[in-house]
Amino acid sequence: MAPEADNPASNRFPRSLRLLKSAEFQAVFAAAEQRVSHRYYLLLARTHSGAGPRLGLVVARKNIRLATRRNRIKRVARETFRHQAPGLGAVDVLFLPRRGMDALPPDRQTRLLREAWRALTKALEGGGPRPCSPES
RNA sequence: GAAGUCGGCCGGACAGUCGCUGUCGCGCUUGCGCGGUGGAGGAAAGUCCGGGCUCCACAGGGCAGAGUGCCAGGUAACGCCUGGGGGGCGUGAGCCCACGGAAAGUGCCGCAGAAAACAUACCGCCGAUGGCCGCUGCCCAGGCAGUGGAUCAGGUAAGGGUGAAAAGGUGCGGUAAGAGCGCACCGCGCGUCUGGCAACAGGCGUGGCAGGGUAAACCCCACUCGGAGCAAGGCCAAAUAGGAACCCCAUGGCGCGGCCCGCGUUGGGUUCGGGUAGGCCGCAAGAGGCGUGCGGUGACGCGCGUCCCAGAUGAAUGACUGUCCACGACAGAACCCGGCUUACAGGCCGACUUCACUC
Repeated sequence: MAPEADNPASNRFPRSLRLLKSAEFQAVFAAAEQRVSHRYYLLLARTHSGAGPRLGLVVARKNIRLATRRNRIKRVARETFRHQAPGLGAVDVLFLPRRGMDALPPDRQTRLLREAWRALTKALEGGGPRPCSPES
C-alpha cells in the first residue's frame, strides 16, 4: 500500500514517487498527454496505471552549465514536488529546466516550481486546455 | 605601529521540524516501517602530467613519433618536490629563469643604418711611404735636398651616427693617424692544480683573442615512453527470435467440417551454450588519516600506537523556521591515488624583512 493513499498529509518522497528507468522516461517523452511550457522550464505529463504521481528530472548540462546549479535546481524541484505531490493524480511527470533558470535567485526558483506544480494540477483537473496528441 | 615576504590553517555557527541516501539491528516481507550511526572539496574543477588497477598486444633489435633537458637527492612514478650551482630582479626578507649544444649542417634576422656576416668603410682622421702640383736652395735644361698643398695611390677603425646587436671593456704607452701594436687590470679561450659525488667555484700558467643572434626554427646529443580505458573488465540472467544435442511421435498436433473419409498445414518435449532488457561484482582499508619516537640540512624514510573517515547510479548530503555574527566566495565526489594549473567573500596562526616611534 502506498503511504500517501491513507495519509494525504505525508510529504515523503520514496523511490516509488520517482521515475527510475530509461524506459519510463522514454514513455513520457513519446506520449505526453499534458504539457506546461514556461520561459524557464517545460513539464511533460502522462497518466499511468500505478498509484501516485512520479517525478523525473531531465536537467541538461547544455542548459545549466555548472554542476552545483544543476544540483540546486533538482533539489528545489524534488522539494516542492514532494510537498505538492498529493494534489496530483496517477501521472508520470518530467521536469526540464531551460537555459537561464540557474541565474534566478534561489527564492525565485522555489516560487517558480510551486507555481509549476499548481499549473500542472489545474491542467490535469480541467482535462487540459491544450492536450498534446499522444501520437505525435 | 605601518608596509611587505614566506609557510600553514579555516572557509558561517547553534537549535527544531520536514525530507534523501549508505550501513547496522529489529519487524515486515522483499525497490517498506522504526531505532542507532555515517554522508562532498580545498580546489571535488580544468583533464595538463605521473602511477595503481583492468583488458588487449608483445622473441630481440632498429626506425619513426611524442616528451623531458644545470647537478645531486626524494618518490610507485612524474613535466612534481627538496637541497645545491649559475644568471637576473629587489634596500631587504625573498622572488623569477625550458638553464644541454650555434668550431655538424640548413633556414631566418623587419625598421634604421655605409655595412647584419667570405666583414666592410658613409661622415671622419691621417697621408709617415710612393707619385702629382707650387715655392726656395744647390748644380750641367734634369736631378737632389728642404718646405707647403690634401691632389692621387694608400693607411686607419680611435671618434660620429643607426640598431637589441657592428671583431670585448677601462687606463697608460705608442703612432702620420690609429689599432691588443705593446703593457696593467677585468672579461674570454686553452692547460693545470685545489675544493666538491657533481653542476661549479677558486688559484696558477698561457694565448692578444677565437667572433653576431636565433635551437618554445629545422636539427644534433642524452634520457624516458606499447595501446586503450571502470561505458576498463568480470559474473548472474527474464521475455522473444534463432542455434546445438538427446529423447519421443510421425496411426500425432492445428485448420476446413456436426462426424468419418479427405484435403491443407505443422513436429513435440527436455537439456545446453551465445546473448538483449534488467541485476550483481569491480566500489573504497588506502603509496590512508592522526599522534609519537628515531635518521636526514630538507623533500622524505623507518618503527610504534591509534582511528575507519561519502559510496550515489534518472544519480543522495537539501529545504523551512528561529537566534547570533566579521553576513557567507569559488564551487558538487562518480574506479582510486600523487602532482601541476586555474577560481575564490572574508578570516586566523607562525616565522622573517624594511621603515617609524617609545625606553
